[in-house]
Amino acid sequence: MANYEQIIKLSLERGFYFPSSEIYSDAPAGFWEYGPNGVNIKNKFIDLWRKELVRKATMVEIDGAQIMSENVFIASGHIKNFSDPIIKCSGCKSTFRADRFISEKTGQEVPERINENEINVLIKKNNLKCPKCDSDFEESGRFNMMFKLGIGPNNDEAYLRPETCQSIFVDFSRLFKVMRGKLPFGVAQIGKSFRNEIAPRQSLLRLREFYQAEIEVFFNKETVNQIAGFEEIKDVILKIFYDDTNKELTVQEAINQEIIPNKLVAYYLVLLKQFYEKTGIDMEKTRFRKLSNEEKAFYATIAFDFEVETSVGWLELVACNDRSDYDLSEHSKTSKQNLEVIDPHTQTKILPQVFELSMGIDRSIYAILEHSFFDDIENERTVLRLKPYLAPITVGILPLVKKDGLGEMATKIFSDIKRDFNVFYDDAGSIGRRYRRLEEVGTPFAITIDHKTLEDQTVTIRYRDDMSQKRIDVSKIKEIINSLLNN
RNA sequence: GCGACGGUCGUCCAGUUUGGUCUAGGACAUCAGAUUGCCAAUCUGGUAACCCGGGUUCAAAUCCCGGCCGUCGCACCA
Repeated sequence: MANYEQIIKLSLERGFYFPSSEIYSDAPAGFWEYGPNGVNIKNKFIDLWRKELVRKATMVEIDGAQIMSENVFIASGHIKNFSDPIIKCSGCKSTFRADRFISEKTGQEVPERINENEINVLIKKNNLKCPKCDSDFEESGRFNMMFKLGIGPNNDEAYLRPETCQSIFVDFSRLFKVMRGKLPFGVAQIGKSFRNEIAPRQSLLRLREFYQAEIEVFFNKETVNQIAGFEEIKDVILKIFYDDTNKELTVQEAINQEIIPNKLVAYYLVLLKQFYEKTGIDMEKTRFRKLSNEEKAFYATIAFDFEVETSVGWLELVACNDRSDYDLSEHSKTSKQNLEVIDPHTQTKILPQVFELSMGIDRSIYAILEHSFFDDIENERTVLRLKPYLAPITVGILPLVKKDGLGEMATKIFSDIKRDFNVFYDDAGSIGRRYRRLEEVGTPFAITIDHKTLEDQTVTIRYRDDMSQKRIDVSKIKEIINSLLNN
């Protein structure tokens, strides 16, 4: 298992990801680029997400705009809630979280949603000064985590979305109609979200611009226990961290003990678990953490975080929230549109509830890299033991030597298969070095062209994990790699 | 955003204390050639860096100021 520094080093050296605009000294923190290897693994991760979540659970996918109007975020609550009250010292310019600062100094409870006037009053009343330089505070303000934009010549107020899901909520009415929706109705989206983090840190783990893969399941709360696929998954064991203890229990038991509220939530938690099993993340180091009321986002009634243990601690990869009818109800009020639908099953008119799986793609990629990293001391190599279908390069084509026509033969094989897979051709240096380079970026298969190839049209295929080799016919290469990818 | 510490080839490190000998050195990686011909071999040669801006000085990688970035802590979070 690797640590954070090793992964960063590998990423920089081998082009997985690196800081954005790094040739400029004013490049702000929190923005990273995916390089060639990183893009491949990200795209393949997304392919897997589509296959194992979107298609498996029969959802639809959309691709919404990243810029949305002010009203969207008034309705969503982000204008009001997605910000922290702050106070700034007039002398040394130190900034403090107002609510925490006041309650610390006065010992009295200060609600997080406190407004600016109340803060100013409390500061005056208690004669609070800056703890560092004893100056007075400026008028209190709010720091909103959304990026504000001006649209058109009048600079109409708009924001970069802080989560992708608002597109799904505002589009719900049309989507339900045009897709002839039934409940539960799953809508998925991959895209970028933007948050003006105070202190972005740790590369892909806390970004200001990041990828989310979100799934919003609209459902009728009267039928949350009538879930078609539940029988098949009721004995699946989940690890749930709750009340400071780890519990391992079947979803049926979790429902019986009221840890999981209903079959619908259970179904999607299992779906998510099964997805992550296929990413190669070590499932022994994962858990669902049930959040307490204090930890939950402002829109959530029930929340589970899917977490994975890494060298930098437990990382939250997916937020699984029951958002109740909060979003549709607020959008309905603000837009003055009726967003109710008829549930075809019950023939009742309802405003659907929402259960979401909000996945951080960048963090997931990091976790996969870290869990795949293997320092193979015995064979003096480092290997990324990625699942073959996630590896940035699927197969390397290596002529044992350049001369004797082996180079030409290898080039021909390369041309024959390069549209089918991510293939990398390498004839530089010793064969052992070329194998090492490939396995360092997780390439699962290497085809070696040797002198025997010219005699009988066979090549060797080498497997990354055990370094074993097998002779196969040149004509079978595509077929064999395809079958290995589908394992 | 604050505080502490830090920033030198792709990566890791030496040089900064005491300004000049730095035309910035090494290792690994990389590129070219030779050699070998199935697991990071060897030889030869090459590419490649003082975070950015300003100041002090005859002279700055080295001292000073500002900015940016990084690590950690506070906080925030997918």
